[in-house]
Amino acid sequence: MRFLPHPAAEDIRLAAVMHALSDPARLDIVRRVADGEVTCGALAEEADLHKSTMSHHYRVLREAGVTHTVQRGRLRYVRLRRDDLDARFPGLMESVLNAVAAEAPA
Amino acid sequence: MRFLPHPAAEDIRLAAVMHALSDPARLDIVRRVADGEVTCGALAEEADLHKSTMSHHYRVLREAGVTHTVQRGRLRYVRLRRDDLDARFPGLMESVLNAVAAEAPA
DNA sequence: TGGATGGTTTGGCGATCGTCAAACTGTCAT
DNA sequence: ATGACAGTTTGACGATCGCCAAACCATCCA
Repeated sequence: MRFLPHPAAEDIRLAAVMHALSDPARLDIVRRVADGEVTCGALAEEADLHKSTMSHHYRVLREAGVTHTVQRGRLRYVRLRRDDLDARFPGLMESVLNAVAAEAPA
Repeated sequence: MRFLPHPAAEDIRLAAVMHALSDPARLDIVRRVADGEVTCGALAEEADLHKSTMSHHYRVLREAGVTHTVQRGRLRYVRLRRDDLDARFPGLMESVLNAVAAEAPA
């Protein structure tokens, strides 16, 4: 159970979060991770991007404070930092998740 | 009363909106414009950026569908497209405005 | 017909972005 | 130890970004 560096909840910046959510690939990751942990591998499967590119996106999301990542065994599990984000920017993630879900079919 | 090109409400894309909101200068514009129209000149006064840089930011916000701009006389008035954004991404702008207001003092 | 005013456009700058490929790190099973 | 597996890091690429300065466009007033 290895831990990776994450920003403290109070250090999460709105502009950084917005930037993290400004790329379609990252919005898709957020959507897939909204209902619980997902492994990097599972995320990469349905995205037709190179795994190193996906790794880059995981990092952007993590460093912005949008996601939390834990390593168990040789897998990394990604989840939304829903509680921290809700505390800092109430209502933001809920509306983003609704928006991304509504736009997904298109 | 001249009009400028704006995206149709249904063409507003989440990723583009997020990108428009990912810059501190643009977040500040959005904050100042949240309660009604403001002229470009008034916006530029409190931002210490070159007016051409501000003009660039107005354009990014407008082309993303975040703001609406109208020219009356030789002034341009910028306002939030609150109704269109609320219809397309319910709750998003409200939480963004709350977040940007909460972060502003920092 | 000027000239002043309010903004935009163009062009250029260094910095960052998204992408891929190749090499690398860490974990587990054999 | 060896090898497979999951994912990251590094380096490179073209594209975009934020910024400024200078030139430009449109509107109004005298």
